[in-house]
Amino acid sequence: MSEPASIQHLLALRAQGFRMTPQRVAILRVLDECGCHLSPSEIHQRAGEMIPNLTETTVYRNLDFLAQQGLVLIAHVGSGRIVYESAAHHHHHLYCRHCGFSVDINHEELAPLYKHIQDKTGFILDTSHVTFFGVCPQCANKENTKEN
Amino acid sequence: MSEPASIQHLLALRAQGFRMTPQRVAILRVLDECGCHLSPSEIHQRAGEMIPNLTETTVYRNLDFLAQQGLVLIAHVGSGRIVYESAAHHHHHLYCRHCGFSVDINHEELAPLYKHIQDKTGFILDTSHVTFFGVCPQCANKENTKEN
DNA sequence: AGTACTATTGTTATTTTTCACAATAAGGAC
DNA sequence: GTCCTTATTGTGAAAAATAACAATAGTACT
Ligand SMILES: [Mn+2]
Ligand SMILES: [Mn+2]
Ligand SMILES: [Zn+2]
Ligand SMILES: [Zn+2]
Repeated sequence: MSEPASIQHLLALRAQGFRMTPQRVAILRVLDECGCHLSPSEIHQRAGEMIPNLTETTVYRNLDFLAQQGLVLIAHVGSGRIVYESAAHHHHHLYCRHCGFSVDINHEELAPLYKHIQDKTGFILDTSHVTFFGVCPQCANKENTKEN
Repeated sequence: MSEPASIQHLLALRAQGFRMTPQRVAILRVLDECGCHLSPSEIHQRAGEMIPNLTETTVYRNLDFLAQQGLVLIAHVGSGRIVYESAAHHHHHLYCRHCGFSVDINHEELAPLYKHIQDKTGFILDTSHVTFFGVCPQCANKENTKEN
């Protein structure tokens, strides 16, 4: 059977005493299928279609759990609120503070920095979804033209 | 008078129509004096000693405002909850997922990456308090010795 | 000092997120 | 399949964070 990789990961966690509940599977599946950032309540809504009386509490708890196990990524995307995403592909984000326009940054760009920090501190870093902020070219232009 | 730099910044904001309220000054002062990460409720508590009936709402609002204006920094420090800090010195953080041990990373370490991203994307980045996660040397050791 | 304008505050209500605890069900052993 | 252990769930309540709106008070101007 061709189960998605994240479900396989979840199965593997049983060796450590964790359990593969339908709630967990559903949440993971939602994130896999969407492949985008989702808020806890969006996840609750979508997963709730498969699991009749899924609780928000359970969603929060499992997002926490799955994030700790490295199956999902947390993103702080400016808005203040946290969103989640499948950990399928490693990438980071760059957001414009003004207009909200965003660009993905794939992990290779950060690799040299990660290596540098690892060498310097002895930590083993994990590639956890960093968000950078700045001003996009368009917005920077507007600022400049406004000046004169 | 030797007012702290951040109060000067706040004064400067009046040119843009913003106001320097005692609540704002108190919040900023608390962060300056502590020089550490503080949660909104801690800030409310401390600033409340100067401003008799300061509201939590006002604290949240002003932390938001001050962050947007670049006077305070937001940090996502693993715990899930957000903490704030004076923007006096530019630095970033590295946390151990296991034991919580943390190291400061000063911004020079990231400067090459920032330049790289700026060149590649055209964005002008701001140096906003990035938090990295990983496993510290001690915890990595324990993991290894446990294996055998 | 007094006035006018409006950014900011406190109040109240709502939403989002976390907690504690008893009831449930996943997974291993037989 | 049945039994046992305990990780995980739902429930109910608390805490943290946000929103709407009228009352307040900074600031510029006279
Ligand atoms: Mn992402
Ligand atoms: Mn910091
Ligand atoms: Zn922009
Ligand atoms: Zn550690």
